[in-house]
Amino acid sequence: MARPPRFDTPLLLDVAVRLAAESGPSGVTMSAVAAYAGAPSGSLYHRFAGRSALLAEVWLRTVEGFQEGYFAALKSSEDPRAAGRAASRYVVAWSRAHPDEATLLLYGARDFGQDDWSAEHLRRAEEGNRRVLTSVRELAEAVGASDAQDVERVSLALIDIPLSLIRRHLRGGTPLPPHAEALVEQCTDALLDRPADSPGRKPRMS
Amino acid sequence: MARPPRFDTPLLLDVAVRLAAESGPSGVTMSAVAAYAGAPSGSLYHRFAGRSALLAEVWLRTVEGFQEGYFAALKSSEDPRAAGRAASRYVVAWSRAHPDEATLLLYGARDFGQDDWSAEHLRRAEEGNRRVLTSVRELAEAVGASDAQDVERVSLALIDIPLSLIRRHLRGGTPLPPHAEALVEQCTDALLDRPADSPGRKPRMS
DNA sequence: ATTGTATTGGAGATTGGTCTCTAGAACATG
DNA sequence: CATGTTCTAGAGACCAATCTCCAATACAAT
Repeated sequence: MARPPRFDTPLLLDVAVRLAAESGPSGVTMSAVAAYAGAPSGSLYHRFAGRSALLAEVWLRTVEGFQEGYFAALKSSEDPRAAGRAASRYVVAWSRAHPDEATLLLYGARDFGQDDWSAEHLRRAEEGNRRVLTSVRELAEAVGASDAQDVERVSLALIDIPLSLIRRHLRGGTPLPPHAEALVEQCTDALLDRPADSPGRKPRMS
Repeated sequence: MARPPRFDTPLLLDVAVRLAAESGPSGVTMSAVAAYAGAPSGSLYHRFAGRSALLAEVWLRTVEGFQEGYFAALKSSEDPRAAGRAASRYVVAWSRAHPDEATLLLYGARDFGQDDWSAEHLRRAEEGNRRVLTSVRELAEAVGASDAQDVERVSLALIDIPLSLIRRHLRGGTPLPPHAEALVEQCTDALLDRPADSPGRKPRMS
């Protein structure tokens, strides 16, 4: 018993993603989204309490969409090394499939106005962070991490390195090369090696 | 034969750096800088042609300041592996010494309005990129890189990995831990290893 | 002292973005 | 067909930021 929507939430968020990828978070203004979607501003404020709400939702939808598959990859194998490689590969594959959203992910929540988010939005963000943290910790232990430095190294291997590669290409405008998956896998693998107890490096095994 | 400046360029750029670190590039507004410095807007527009000019200068000054020591570190040793480790360590040390500027560096030139920069500012940016690229390529060859994938791996090892670690801490609000240098050195070292026969690679000799 | 110049100081025009508000359109259901 | 509800549609108030402009000021050099 209601008028059918002409501009629903997912559509508006899609527009927001596109704008964010093109001009950064600051380019995601209510008027820009409205103009791009061909919607009146009233429709925007009907869906979102305000600009911060829209920014929060576009960020959270993207992050949560990414994480869904990421967790699956992290748990895709009994062997923690294989699981780590799968996770790295997933980051690249997902970014290839969703370049705009990947561009968005390279920013931080703070850039999307986190300071003005509602309690509920903050909770969702917090929840995601928590889940990632525990998953990474689990894998780090399985791979033999013993101290904070090891856990940090594993975090780099599983998250930051793949994202670095993505950033390098998305920022440079070059498309992700075909060998990207192989490269991150190789990097992740190198960093998951249990470091010998001395500052020197351990001999390679293959 | 002129009135002595009360708000000179470096001072205003310092303020801009601080604002950028606190609230991102979009927080660097002419009025915010003026207010923070206690300067009238006229003084700002006397120094900078406009907001894009200010953004360009604060970005370029920071990047060039960083690169100065970075190049020195890259050439600090005959042994390319040692030079690479030194470069990584430098990134961390510099970031520790200049947290605000490091925060700024984690954004991209585009976030600082690169699209509206003057030709001269674009040239300076280009020049910096070129120098970094050639230095990294040199080191990559010295370490045995044979194809584009190898060069990319070396770029990750020398630039992206250290910056990733910085990003992780600066975004999280945690201070850089004392073991940060050791960690990045270890990571860089692992990635500089010539991959003998990793899965799916054909060693094409140089 | 006078002159020339770089700078301060700030008023105000203009733009662009956020958000509010109200009128009415489109549909499901009774 | 009447009613209730969701949504569109857009006018316009409000505010913050950019930028222009000009008078006033502080100093150096002559």
